[in-house]
Amino acid sequence: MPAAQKTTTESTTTRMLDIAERLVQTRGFNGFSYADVAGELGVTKASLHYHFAAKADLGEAIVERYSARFMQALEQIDASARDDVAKLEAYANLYAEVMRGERMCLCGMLAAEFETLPAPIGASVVSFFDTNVVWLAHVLKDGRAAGTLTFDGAADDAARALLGALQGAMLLARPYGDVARFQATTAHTLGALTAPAGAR
Amino acid sequence: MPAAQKTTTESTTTRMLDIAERLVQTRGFNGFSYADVAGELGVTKASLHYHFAAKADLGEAIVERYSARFMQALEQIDASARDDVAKLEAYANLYAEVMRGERMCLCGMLAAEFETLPAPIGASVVSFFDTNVVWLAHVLKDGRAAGTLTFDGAADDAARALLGALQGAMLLARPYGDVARFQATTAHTLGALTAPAGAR
DNA sequence: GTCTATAGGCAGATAGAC
DNA sequence: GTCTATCTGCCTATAGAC
Repeated sequence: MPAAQKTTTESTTTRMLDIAERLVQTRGFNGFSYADVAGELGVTKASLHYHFAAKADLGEAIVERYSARFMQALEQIDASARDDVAKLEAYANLYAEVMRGERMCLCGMLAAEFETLPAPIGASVVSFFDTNVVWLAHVLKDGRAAGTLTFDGAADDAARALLGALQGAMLLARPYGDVARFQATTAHTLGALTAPAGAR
Repeated sequence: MPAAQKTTTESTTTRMLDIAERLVQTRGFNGFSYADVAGELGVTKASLHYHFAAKADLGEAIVERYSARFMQALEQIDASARDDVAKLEAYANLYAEVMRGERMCLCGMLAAEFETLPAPIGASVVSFFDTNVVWLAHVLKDGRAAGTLTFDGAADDAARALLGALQGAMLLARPYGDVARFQATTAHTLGALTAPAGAR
């Protein structure tokens, strides 16, 4: 009787995704196995295969969920941030939260492994980046128009540079196990985009 | 009689390193096998094990050689670049060359896999980044003093941000198979550091 | 230095009982 | 949905002949 399920209890599928997602973000898609996930959850590999027939299916589900959550977070920022500078800070904070969990951005990690990924996963990763660039470019464009942000050239290029800077900051902070390193780098990068106080 | 060897012919060890290095830069340390290298070279796996007893040894040798070459390139830049702006451009061009080979920076790739790496390899990766930050910070500091470069805050922070921006640009350009994307992002990033013509 | 042969383990995946 | 059992294949690594 599904209607009687406690909605506060995570489904097995969800718990599998949670564990596998963390493993991808820390060890990479090629760095974990069904045995890792099953062992941590306390079930057998066969049980995992019941929920996700192949590892590629599990990977797809992870990226889809991660992307959906991220897009929701972007909408949340659009709805609540008071100006474009605050939007960028909130955006950077999304990644800071990821780092606090001692993880890399899921799609940043998968980007490194791109050549070895099942095609559907690779396509989803590219789509994630595309969406982020569009969102960032919009914020940057508006901010420049409003006089709160400063940068040269096309907003698209600035958006790609900013996304790259944040992904790169995560990539480099992890070997040092150092969230502060990410924070300092991010503050520097955002500071370079923020118009001098006198100009606002 | 080793003295009679043709020095123009690459040694087997060197060819093994060349192939394995490319595989790590494209597929990651966890994304290639001894069979891949041996097959491409036309020898057996056992032969590979004669030269590099364990995969960790092969990995170490790859990083050591890569780092040594990179440090030589930095010395070359110091010796030949006419000013600090030219040094940064030459530095970025090192990575552009990597991208033209459809590769990721070796250490950037290994940074993603950090948690799964044998400890000595991880230590070498960290050392690579440390050295790069020191070099970049020096260039940035000198450039700011000379009035050819502009940035706020500590040169160390700016150096970490720049290294992260370049590594991130590589990470994001590869899924698009797009060197131009890397070039555009890099130009944007360096442009933000370059003092306006009027100030020089 | 390179080979054949093989060990021992783990990977992803499936069949079928419960 | 989860289990046991198993398959097949690839992985890293080694032994020993040439």
